[in-house]
Amino acid sequence: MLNNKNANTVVVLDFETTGLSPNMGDRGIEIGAVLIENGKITDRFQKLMNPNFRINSFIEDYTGITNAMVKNADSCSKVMKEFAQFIENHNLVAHNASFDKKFLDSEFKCARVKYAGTFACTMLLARRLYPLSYNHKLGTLVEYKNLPTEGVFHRALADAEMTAHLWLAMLEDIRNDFEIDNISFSLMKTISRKKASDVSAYLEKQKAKRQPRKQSNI
DNA sequence: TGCCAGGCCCTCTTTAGGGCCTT
Repeated sequence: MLNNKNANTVVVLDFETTGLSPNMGDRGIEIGAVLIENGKITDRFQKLMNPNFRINSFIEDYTGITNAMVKNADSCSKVMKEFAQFIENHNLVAHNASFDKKFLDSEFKCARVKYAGTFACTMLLARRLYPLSYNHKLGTLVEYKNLPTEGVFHRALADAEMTAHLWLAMLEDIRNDFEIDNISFSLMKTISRKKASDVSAYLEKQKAKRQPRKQSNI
């Protein structure tokens, strides 16, 4: 089962899109992703996609992706087929994952591609692990955790890379604060569904479970 | 010009409403 995989090996992805909802006809215009293997970024994927209609000026300004840039880009279907090979059957991570999942599901459906992974969400995790952050936008969390950035925001690969660093920071914080090694993807998903006030107690229990029992001399 | 979605989560709640977060 994919949930039992180690959280140190995942694909972190980010979509730039023409809007907020594939149900309203919005499409992906860029996909960016990084592969994390054993806690290190080992590969990257970035492609622009032609949505076959004009990108509005708000999205052009917001993302910096213009109609001219996607004019000669590959179709969403072609890019999605390549992307499916990139993610293989790794588990997936995104910031506000419900947004990226609905676009991935929609674009994969158009491309007739299937995937076996499941999503974890750094936004839900950050709300629980970093309740003192001013807010839980990706840019704010990058600053809050002093994570590396090249100063580019709202481009798919840059955002995926920052999300990857945030994911790794969360794993490190759990390892350091609760002395839990070999963190599973399943554990991260469980944390993201807990009440914020219950997370510390839950992780303390996990820590106790994983500590080897002392041998009795009696 | 201004609005469009949807899952999560909190509270002035649960027979609801509104803010957060993503583009």
